[in-house]
Amino acid sequence: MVRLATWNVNSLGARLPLVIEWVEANAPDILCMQETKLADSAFPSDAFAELGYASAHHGDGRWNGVAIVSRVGLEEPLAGLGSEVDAQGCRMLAATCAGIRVHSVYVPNGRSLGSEHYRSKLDWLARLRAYLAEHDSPDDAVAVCGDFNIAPDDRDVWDPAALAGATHVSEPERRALQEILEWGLEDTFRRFHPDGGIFSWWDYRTGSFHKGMGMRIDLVLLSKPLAARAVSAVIDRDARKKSPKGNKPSDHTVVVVDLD
DNA sequence: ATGGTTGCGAAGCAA
Repeated sequence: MVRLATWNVNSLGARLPLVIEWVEANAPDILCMQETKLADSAFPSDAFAELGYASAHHGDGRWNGVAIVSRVGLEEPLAGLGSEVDAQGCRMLAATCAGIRVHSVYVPNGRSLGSEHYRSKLDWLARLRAYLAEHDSPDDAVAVCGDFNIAPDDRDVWDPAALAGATHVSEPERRALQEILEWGLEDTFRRFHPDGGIFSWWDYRTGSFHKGMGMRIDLVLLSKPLAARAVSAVIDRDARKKSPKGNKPSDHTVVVVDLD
């Protein structure tokens, strides 16, 4: 059994106590994190080592930053997408854990349709698709985990009508995600939960969490051989609440997939 | 909800 999880922690500096609390309670074998907002030199590798996890991190400080921690091995870490599309910085990190090629990705937000940032988001997604074709085989055990900043379809948002014309739901970015899936990956949570209304992110503002105004934008994409090993996929909604120890939550919560 | 909250860092930007 391998437990694989992904979490946009919205600053690991601010979130480390909650992350440690969650790791101790849920015992993931592999945890991908996004938005660490740390430089590599500031990554708390000692704190994870004390819990039995090796770690790899790709960050340059204030923005973005991605990490993988693993207690089932962590080999051949490779940071970045290997192209000028990395200009937005520190959004992809790969490593091999328990024979799985794991990718921790933080897709650019896009901000608004028509903006330069939106075009960069589409470019970045195309580059990720090319990276997979260059570095990986869909016949191997491949996991692409992270904050995609895309709700795959209308089941994944609280109110499709209210979001019409907005980023995260627009047709070009959904198509870009579909092209990544068509390389040979499955949105494994969706197979276990065909129903809508299950989200991984809620805006901090306006009480969105309690009003159910969220989106499912954090995904675990698995290659077919790996997807065949999945026995469950859950979103840990409780981790979006203040913790039993009083630690404050990220605006995202954790997605967990268990593999045989 | 053209509002609202959080994080970083010390004002304003990003999400």
